[in-house]
Order: sequence, then structure tokens, then C-alpha cells
Amino acid sequence: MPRVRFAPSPTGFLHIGSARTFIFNWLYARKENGTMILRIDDTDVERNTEASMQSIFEGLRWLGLDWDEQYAQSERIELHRKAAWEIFEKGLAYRDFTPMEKTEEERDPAEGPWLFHAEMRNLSREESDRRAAAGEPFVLRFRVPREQNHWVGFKDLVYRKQAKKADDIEDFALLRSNGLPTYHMASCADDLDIRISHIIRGQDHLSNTFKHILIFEALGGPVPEFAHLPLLIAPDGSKLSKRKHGPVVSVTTYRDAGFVAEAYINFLCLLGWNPKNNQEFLQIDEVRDKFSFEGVNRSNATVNFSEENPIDPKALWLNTQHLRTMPVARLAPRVRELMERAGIEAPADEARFEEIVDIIRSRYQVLGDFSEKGRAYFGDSYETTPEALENLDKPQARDLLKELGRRLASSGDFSETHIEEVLRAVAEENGVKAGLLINGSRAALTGQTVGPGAFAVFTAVGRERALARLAAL
RNA sequence: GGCGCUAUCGUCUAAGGGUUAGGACGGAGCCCUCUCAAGGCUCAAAUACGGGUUCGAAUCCCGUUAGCGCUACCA
Repeated sequence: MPRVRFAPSPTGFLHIGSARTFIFNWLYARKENGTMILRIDDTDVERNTEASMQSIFEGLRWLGLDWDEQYAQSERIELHRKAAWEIFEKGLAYRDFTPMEKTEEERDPAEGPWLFHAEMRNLSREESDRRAAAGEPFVLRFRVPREQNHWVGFKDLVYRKQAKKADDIEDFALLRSNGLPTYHMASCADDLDIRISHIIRGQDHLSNTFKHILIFEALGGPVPEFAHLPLLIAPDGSKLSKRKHGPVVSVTTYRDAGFVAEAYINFLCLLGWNPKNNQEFLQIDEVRDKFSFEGVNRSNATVNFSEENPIDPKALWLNTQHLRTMPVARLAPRVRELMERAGIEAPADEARFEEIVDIIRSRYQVLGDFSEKGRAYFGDSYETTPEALENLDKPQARDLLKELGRRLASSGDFSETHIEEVLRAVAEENGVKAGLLINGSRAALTGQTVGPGAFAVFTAVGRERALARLAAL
């Protein structure tokens, strides 16, 4: 059974690319009956913040996807260190006493790639131990094989066969001069210890994988399977960054814009993956059932946003699809919460509340529409638009609408069919087109010229309010 | 600079030797209609470039170009 992990480093909010990586890990774990692990890669004490950690959890909580085990790397540093020294003891790593500044100077890209300091790589164990004992600072470097034609390879589940000459890999660091493990060291030691079977992550790690394989092998552990995901990029082709692209890169932006998590997950899944059957509107369970790395493509996906349209239109479209089709019982609580925050006194009765939501939801795009365009359906504080006023100001409109109200008031029947009958009768008796009263009703009852069918509007607004609004004309 | 990855409509993508290069979003138009949506129909819109291989290439190979990634004692 596969064991997969999502390993964010808490240096910012939950990035949409990270969210997608989480989702793909989750999809695979759940599809294969595996284990989903959340590992916080918080080894960089300089940049980690508690706030960032919270925002990652906040984002994941909103997405509503779960995990089975959780670890924090910072609590496992001894394990990483032990692993590093194990590699050293096997002769596969060595101490490099070169000061950091000197190393930096020596690395001149124009001169070609830097691989290692020969003197340090060749230092005898005795000399190395002696200098270390004397307190001289060092970094522990991996001794990358230097025989002619040594290749490191693996088969990526998405990018297929990958191979690299060892001579194109520098002797990378395992332990810093302060004794703390580097990312490569910590990550691999943990993956081995936690028995990760599949590493599913962004393609930005594809090149790093060669180093990781070297570490896994040096530790004698099984080398996990790898699946790299194409990256999410901005319309200008650069990678998504908060500094450059602003809030579009944070998942909370979409939550705040009124997305239902189901829709946003759906959108993210479609970036770099497809079910091969042209289906795009999918529930997470369907994606899970259809998921395979075969369906993941290899080129980066552009998130389509601009100044004028900060939200990808396809994401918006998916949101409308989910909004109008998801079980009302699932949608209603979210709308309820929104109403409370907006200070709208919605009906307390849940069945009644759901009825209203169900009637109006099919023309809304985002949750916020319920508290904006939907005000009149839930409470009495709403504005009447100039267009609606025009409809009411048409000759006879107000009088006949009042008359309609009186007739409805005198009847116990408030069904849509009955309302329609009465309305058409009033129109006919007075020699006006039904449209005058139909559009007038909508204007009178909601203050708007757009919305559900006029008779449904009566039901949605409710008898008491509807009659009051007609009477008040 | 070195190494690696990638390249189909504006965007997400399908087609892994033979298709009028398909679908979706977005755009335009028509139909439906009590409004607005939805829905149905139609239209515009793509194989980066150059060479091969082949009877035949979006698909395979090579090169060019472009983008991205790695090249840190960051992750």
C-alpha cells in the first residue's frame, strides 16, 4: 500500500501550486488505499513562521481533504544528523573545511560547473577527524561517484526515464557548518524513516531527484517511486509568486472570492491532468476513481488571470456548475454562514432556507452573490435598481400589482400555478400584457429585473413578504 | 555558462504514424423565453521554426528558438 506525503515548508501562505500537489498526493493515496502523510518541512528556522503554518492549515481545512499521519521535521533533526553521519562512516560523505566565502568565490558559472574541492574530498580520515576535533567548521558533503560514465537514473511516473551523468552533479551538502541538515538530507532521511513509497511533488524537484537517489542508496534504503507534476505558471510564463502576482497565488483568495472548495479542487485537478474522456465537471470522488499518472501531462499549466479578470474564467465556470448541482444540504450551511457575516436576517427554518437557496442558486457564480444579489430573498433590507423602478413606473403597473396582491391575499392557495392563474387573469381583465405584471412582480418583490421565473420568485420570497411588498407599492 | 524538462486554438487539454486536428472555458451569433441565467445549435480560433525517417508525421529522430527548473552551508 502506497505511502505518500505532502511536505510544505511554512514560509508563506498555502500556495495554489502546493494545494494542487497536496490534492494529487491525496488522490493517489485515497485511490490506492494508501496513507496520506503531512510533513511540515520546517528546517529553515530563519524563514519559518507560525503564521505561515496556520495559513497552511487554514487552506487545507478549507479544501476539506484529510491526512492520516503528521510530522514536523524540526522534531526529527537528530534522525537526519544520524543518517548524515551514517553516510560519512560508509565513506560516502566527507568534511569540507573550505570557508563559505571561499566556496562562493570559486563558483563562477562562466568557468563551468563547480563539482568539489579536490583537497577536501581527498583529505584522509585522520586529518579530517583531527581538524574537526580542533573545532574547525566544516560542511559535510556527499561524495558523488566520479568514475567515468557513472550514470544516475530513475523512472519517473510522469516524465518517464531520467538519467544524468554523475559528473553533472556537484558534491552537495548534507550538513551545514552549524550542524543542521540541509533540505536534501532531511527530506530523504525522513522519506526513508517514514517509509514513503511514492514521492509526488512539483517538477522543480526533478533535477534534485538524482541527488536524492544517491542519498537513498547511500543509506541502503529502498528508493521510492517518483512522480513529478508540471508546474503552475502565470500568463507571462514566469512562476507564480506573491511578490509579482499578488493574491492570485494564495488559496484563501479563492475561498474569499466565494468558491466552494469542491469547485476549486476540480479546477486544480484539471491543471496538468485530465481523465481522457473530455469530462471536466467532476466531483473529487470521480477524479479519485479515474486518477492515474498516465493522465498527467508534462508541460507547465498557465493559470489564466489578468488585471481585469483576477480569477481564471474556467475556475469561475466550474464554481457555477458545482453551486447549482451540489446537494442543497451541503451548500446551505455555507450560505447561512455568509448571511450571518453579512448581517442578513435569513429564515431560521432550515427547510425554508434551503428552499430559497435552491431557487436562486442556479444563476449565481460565487457564494457572495447570495448576500449581494440575493438579499431580497432572505431579508427586507435591499435596494431597488433603477431598471426595476422603470418596470414599476409603467402605466397601471403599480395599481394592478396591488390588485394582484389583494386577490392573492384573499386566497389560501399560494402555489406557483395558482399565482400564475391569478396574475394572468388580472392582466386579461385589464387588457394589459401578462409581461407587465410578470416583470413588475419581480421588480416589486426583489427590487431587481433579473432572477428566477416570476412565479418562483413569489415562492422564494414567501407569502407574507410578497404580499407586504405588493401592498407597499 | 552547464545539466535537465517542456513546446497543439487566448487559456485548460484530446489525438502517442493515416482524423475535415476533437472537447471545455472565454468570445461572436442564432434558437428557446416573463427577465436574467441555464440549455440547444452555429461561427472564429492551434500543431513554435527548420531539417530528416516514412507511401504517410501534431505524433519518431536531429537541430534551432523560446519558456521553465536545477546548478546554495534555501526549501
